[in-house]
Amino acid sequence: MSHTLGIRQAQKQKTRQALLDAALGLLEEQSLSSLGLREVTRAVGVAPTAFYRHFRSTADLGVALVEEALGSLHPMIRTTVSAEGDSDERVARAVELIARHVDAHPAHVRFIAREQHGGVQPVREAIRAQLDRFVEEVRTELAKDPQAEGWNDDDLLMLAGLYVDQMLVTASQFLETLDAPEEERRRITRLATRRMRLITLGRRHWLD
Amino acid sequence: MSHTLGIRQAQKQKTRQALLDAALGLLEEQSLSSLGLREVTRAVGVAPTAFYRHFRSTADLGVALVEEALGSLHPMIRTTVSAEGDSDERVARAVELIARHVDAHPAHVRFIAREQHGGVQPVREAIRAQLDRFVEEVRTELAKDPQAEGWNDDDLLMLAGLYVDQMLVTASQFLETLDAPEEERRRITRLATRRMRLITLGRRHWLD
DNA sequence: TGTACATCAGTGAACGCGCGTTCACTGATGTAC
DNA sequence: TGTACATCAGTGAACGCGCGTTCACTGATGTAC
Repeated sequence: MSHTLGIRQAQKQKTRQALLDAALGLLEEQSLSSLGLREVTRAVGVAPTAFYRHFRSTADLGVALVEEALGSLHPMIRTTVSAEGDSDERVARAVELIARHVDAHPAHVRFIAREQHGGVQPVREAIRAQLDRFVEEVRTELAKDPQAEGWNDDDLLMLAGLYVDQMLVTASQFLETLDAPEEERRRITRLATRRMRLITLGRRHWLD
Repeated sequence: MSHTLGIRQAQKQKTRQALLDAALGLLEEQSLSSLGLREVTRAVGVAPTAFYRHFRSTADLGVALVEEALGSLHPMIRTTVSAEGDSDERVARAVELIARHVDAHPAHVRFIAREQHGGVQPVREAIRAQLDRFVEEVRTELAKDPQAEGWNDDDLLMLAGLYVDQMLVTASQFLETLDAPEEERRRITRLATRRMRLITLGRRHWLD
């Protein structure tokens, strides 16, 4: 039998999640550094003071949003990089995966793109830490590939960083096509695919 | 004989520039969407209402900052891409140029990195427009290179975009080393150089 | 099962404060003659 | 050159408003016996 939270704890979690959801919605049209605690509680329908039962500040809430947006993404990144097939197929599949992720979680992606260089230090640091983990994981996957023979750790890290940054750029380009015609979406898909292929080409000839 | 502004116009320009400078300073630690008009005028030492003689809003001031930060960069970008020497030398010189630019104008670079995906639409659009111009100019320069033989316009645009995005990523990485030991700075230089070289390798084999 | 007490998520009033914007103004600069 | 008037960058008071934070509170939930 699974452990059930008490009624009190379950309700607390629900309110906390409502605050996170409301904040994410409000952040579509502003930055975290201008998000007000009262705005968030008003959107949820609780008293302003209830906010403090869950977060010390909006910056604190922001850090929680980083975890929500990126924490669950690690398995996906790993499988993306280590997928089977020839390199063209792998690239196409990776781009497709990014497109779907942006479709499914546009507000989370926007939040990360916006706050990666945003005005709130603890949030920038939380994002940086998560991205560093991604780079490390991608390096580990790349090292398993036969193509990695002869590569030193430093160069693998460089390539992993290039891939991760490229994924982020691609995600933010897809974000901008959410309200655009399907044609624009396809243009971005082609563009991102060719960028990735060019990088993969460079990778193949790195040791020449 | 050069045209001299009237005393009145000269003084107005001076105040306007003071507002821009003060805003840029305040934006080191927050986003434009939370920048207050009164903060800016307080920093300059003028009455809040004086702000309206120069800008309609802080968003309007932000657009002016985009022009200030990127408007004068076009010649530099062109010469960077079209420089002489073998490809390794060109890459090294480009990375060096970026490092120096970040040293000379850290606040401008931070502003662009921050507001590129920031919460203020007109500013995002102004940055996008400037970056699109950069991409177009880089494509034009790339097209002149003998290496571009056999490349179609679309692929050149793809490559130009990749270079421009990579320059931005590099600039923002250098930003983070401003208070770091010289060793960290050198690490970033090496990393950025190898990234650029890998892209250049991919470029060389694109038509294989 | 029932009772008595402890916990604590959410409330609501109150606070001082800085915000953006309006308005009529001042006085130095510019212009016409 | 001097005079009379127009322009307009910057002023300062005033406004209504929403902000973050404090505090003592309430009442449903949890716990010990």
